[in-house]
Amino acid sequence: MSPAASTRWCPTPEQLMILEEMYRGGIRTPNATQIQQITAHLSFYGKIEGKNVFYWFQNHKARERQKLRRKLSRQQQQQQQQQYPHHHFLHQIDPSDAAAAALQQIPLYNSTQIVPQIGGLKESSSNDDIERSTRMYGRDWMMMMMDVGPATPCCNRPLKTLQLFPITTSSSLKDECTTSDHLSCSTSSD
Amino acid sequence: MSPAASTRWCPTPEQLMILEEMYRGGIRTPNATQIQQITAHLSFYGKIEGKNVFYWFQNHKARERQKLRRKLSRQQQQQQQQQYPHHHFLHQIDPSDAAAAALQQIPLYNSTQIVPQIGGLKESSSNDDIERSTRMYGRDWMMMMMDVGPATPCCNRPLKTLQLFPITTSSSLKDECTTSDHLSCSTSSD
DNA sequence: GCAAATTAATGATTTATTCAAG
DNA sequence: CTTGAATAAATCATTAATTTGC
Repeated sequence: MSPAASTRWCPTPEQLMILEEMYRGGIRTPNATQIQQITAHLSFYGKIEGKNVFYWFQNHKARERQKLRRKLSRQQQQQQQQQYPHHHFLHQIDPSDAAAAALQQIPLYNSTQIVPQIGGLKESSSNDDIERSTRMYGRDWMMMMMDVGPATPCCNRPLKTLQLFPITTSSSLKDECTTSDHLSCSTSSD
Repeated sequence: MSPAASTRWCPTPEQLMILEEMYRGGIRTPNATQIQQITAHLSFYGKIEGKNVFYWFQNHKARERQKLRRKLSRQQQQQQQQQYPHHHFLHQIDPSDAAAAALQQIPLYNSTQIVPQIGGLKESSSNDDIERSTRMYGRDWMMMMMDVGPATPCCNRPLKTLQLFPITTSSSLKDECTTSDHLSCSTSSD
């Protein structure tokens, strides 16, 4: 056979759609558990590995930001060029602007249900300090060990009815706000 | 009690020693298989995970390079200052210089036996083109899937006599010196 | 001598850059 | 040219050294 095949993953439209929806839903850097679940889910639509999901989110995030930055940079350049010719309208909030703001840091993270199709969105009210630095703060996380071995001979495992990840660990809340225990070290002076 | 334990891995002296020996032996970016083996081996000396090994090599490599770069940069500054006062000795090959050259890209990679204790070192002669980009060029590689679960309840598994990884895959040679083939691409135009 | 406070090392994560397949 | 894959650089955060006041 010589399945030299494609060295790189080629996402199917469904996979891509779902991934984008997830991204739009606020997921930026899924943790290992999430990646596993997402991979399991997407593997239903075609061959896929955890690292593909991982890379996809990384690249997508980076390139969206890059794209926006370029756009904004261009806008600023234009502003420089015009230098307030006669300030027609101060700033009429372009969609790009909104998009930029939105992409700055997405406060959503409603990991309750990663897949959008289900739809629930509890409005995610009362997000106090949210984020902070988007860090994962020690916990489980990324790491190696993909195929190395026989490497998933067949991927399209129907997985039965697809239980759509119940998020094993705790219920859901408290995703990266891991500051639950010995958080007393807030005396960082500075 | 309450083994909230340390969030981060704390390498034991033995682990560190072995890792450093491996690094000195030429290993810079071990692939998944190697990481697995190294982890298995080191887990004999204390709790450790694959990601720790991965991170260690990344950090160590980066910081060694950084250290050297700073040193060289300083040397160059001195050269600028002196500007060949009267070229005493053109260049007497300081150890730093040698180290720098060596660290540029290590041609060794005698993965025949990662662990030094065994000692073999075939002099690794004939390192022709070496490096070029140090990339892994599609292949197996890093990825997630760590514990997520109970996370290695006990780590110090004696592993019997410790067979010291036989490097399952191919025999040994040809690690990442993948440039052994189409090395003729010197026509990079630019 | 010791514990709190600073600083230095270094483990862990994220971001930017680069390479190459399609 | 787009984008998946991979690495390097930058950054954060925590632990170990160390200094300092008592």
